[in-house]
Amino acid sequence: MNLKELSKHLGLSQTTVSRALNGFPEVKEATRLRVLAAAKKHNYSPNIRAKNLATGRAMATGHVIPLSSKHEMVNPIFGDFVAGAGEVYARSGYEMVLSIVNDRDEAAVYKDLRAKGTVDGLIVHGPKINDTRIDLLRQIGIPFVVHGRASGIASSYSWLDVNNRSAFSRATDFLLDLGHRRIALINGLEAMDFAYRRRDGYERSLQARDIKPDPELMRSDEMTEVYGYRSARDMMAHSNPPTAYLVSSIICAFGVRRAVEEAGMRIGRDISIITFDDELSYLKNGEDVPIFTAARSSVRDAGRQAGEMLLQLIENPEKMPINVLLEAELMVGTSTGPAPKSG
Amino acid sequence: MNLKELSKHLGLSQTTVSRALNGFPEVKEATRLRVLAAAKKHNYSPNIRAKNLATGRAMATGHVIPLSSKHEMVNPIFGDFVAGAGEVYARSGYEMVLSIVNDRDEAAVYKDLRAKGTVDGLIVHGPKINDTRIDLLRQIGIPFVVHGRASGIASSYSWLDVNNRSAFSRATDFLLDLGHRRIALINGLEAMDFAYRRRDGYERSLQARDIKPDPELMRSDEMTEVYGYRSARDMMAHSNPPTAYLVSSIICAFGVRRAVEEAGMRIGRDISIITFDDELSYLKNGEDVPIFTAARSSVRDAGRQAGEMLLQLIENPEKMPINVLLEAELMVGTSTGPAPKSG
DNA sequence: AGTCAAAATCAAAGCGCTTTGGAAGAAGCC
DNA sequence: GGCTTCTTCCAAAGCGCTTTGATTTTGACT
Repeated sequence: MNLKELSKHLGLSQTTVSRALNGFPEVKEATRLRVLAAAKKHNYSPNIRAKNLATGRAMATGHVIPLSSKHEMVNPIFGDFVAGAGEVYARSGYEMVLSIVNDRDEAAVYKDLRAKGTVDGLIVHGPKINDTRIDLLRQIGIPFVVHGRASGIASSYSWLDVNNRSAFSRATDFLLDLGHRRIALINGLEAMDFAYRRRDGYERSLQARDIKPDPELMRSDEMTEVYGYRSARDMMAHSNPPTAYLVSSIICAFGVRRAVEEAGMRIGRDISIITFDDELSYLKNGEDVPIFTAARSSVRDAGRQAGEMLLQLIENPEKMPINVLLEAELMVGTSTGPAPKSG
Repeated sequence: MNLKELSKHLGLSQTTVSRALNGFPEVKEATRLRVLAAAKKHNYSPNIRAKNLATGRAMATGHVIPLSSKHEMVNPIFGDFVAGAGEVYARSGYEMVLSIVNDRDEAAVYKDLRAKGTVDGLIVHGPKINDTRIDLLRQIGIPFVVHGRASGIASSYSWLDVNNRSAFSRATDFLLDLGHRRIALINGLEAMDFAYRRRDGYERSLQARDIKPDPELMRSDEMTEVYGYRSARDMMAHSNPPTAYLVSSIICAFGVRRAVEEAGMRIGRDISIITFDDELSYLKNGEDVPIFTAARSSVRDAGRQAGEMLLQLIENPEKMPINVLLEAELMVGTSTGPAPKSG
């Protein structure tokens, strides 16, 4: 059933039927009800492509998921983020289109999404330091929201980010206050902006107490369980091993825990661990009691907020860039304790 | 730049330009090249909504992700599956649209996707036993592929599934051969078809050796780390505790490992663990050496294959239902060993 | 030069909707 | 009754593409 048939059926013009369905005021309430009833009865719902063509709006947002050609890694936070954003879109009648894309094709994909008119706006995932996508998108002229920020990009744009620097600075302070002096940082890839900021927060806190960051205690890589395991195992073999680990992801933290337990040490007593916790639905940090002491900030929630921001930007492109900085909360669990007395 | 402008620019009709761009044979090679060059130069790419309206095809597939209203859990395998399918779509010029949906709205969403013509086909995720979606989709009349199967549904439909029964049966046999007699099953929610089949495989193998499955050793729930931890912790407190654990997901298995280590037992010696491993990109089961002995089958790969099946079905809806049953491979890691001598 | 089929191009209709610019009818006012 | 002003509805244009059916060009063959 399409508009033409429906209106013929009702003995009304397409105009009137269209207006009745879309809630325009210039149609009598009685007719509107009649139209609505008929639409329901015949299970009519407007062809979205025709509608979009006529209105010039796609009623869709794009999420481009870059797949680093090297490691083929799908970002573990992606599912939850998208779920959050999806909720918002669904409420507002937007579709979400997903593109899985090789790093090197990314620019082409953005241009294409624009030129083809597939989406009205998009969300940029996983910003790197000096990320070129931001200037590209501005130049393409499509509304976008960055999940994270890109250090080194001067121009202003809309973003939503966790305050990674402060989160890691506070976590470091927390460990320092417990007496730890050898604190390891098991970080994500430092080309990623979030990882860069985390390290910065960590180093600042150390330096504030005149501790020189030790390169031996800092690692940076894709955040897998095995990476966490190996890093901790190697560091524990060090002549002057760390007493605490600051870890960028709960997945990694599981690996660190494995190494620590394998070495026969007790977490929270011999070794302390703090992790960043994105509150992934499938990887909760315990249920009532947190497993790890953690800097916590929900990615799902970030998705929701970013989705809302994007829709606002689409409705009103003149709007000033929106910037949201979320503070992570430090949840104390059982994985941290006073630094063991040395020697 | 649109078709009209481009063709005016070239001094050709829209027809010719359209045909040149779409590779129809009735246009001279020389003109085609001229058109292609101009299109490139002016950065022309056809408006996708107009194109879709004209052709009546959406050139898009739908993935509906149900969010159980109760636990708000995003399936951990979803990201990798979608990445696999997305690769295939991208190659064929399809978009992928994602809907995040409450369980109870799901039927409405399917109907809507159809009525609005948003997608040409879709993939059904997370089939349950007696899943009603299958008959609904058949009735709606839209091509679809199920990732998994739905026991209890008699009608035939296209699916791609891992042979969960055989995987768990073989894993159980493996443990039995090592002398284990008390084997625990830490399963997913048994309303889910995959979990049902896994249990079935497990029970069959036990029964084949005249071991009666012990309800005390079987758990079924959302597969989180904490669930794995608690289940193992509780079972270890049992008067006659299991010597081996068969676990439905690597996330759970991490939890089981935590409980075992916390209890001061050694994995692979005191306690054996076998897990199902979906080869999630962010949760690899070790790198060269597997951490866990595991039944392995790549979800990413399943996504690719399911995507391909769906596209075939869309191209050729008359096609008989396609069914693909993948066999998991049993990878021996260090988490299994002979059953400890009792007493 | 004349004929005819094949090759190359075109004009226009159509996809299903929105929206502009009226027109018809009702209502209010003198 | 005649005029204006709302209210309610409509015809038709347009969104940017594909595709049908017709027309022109080309080239081969008498």
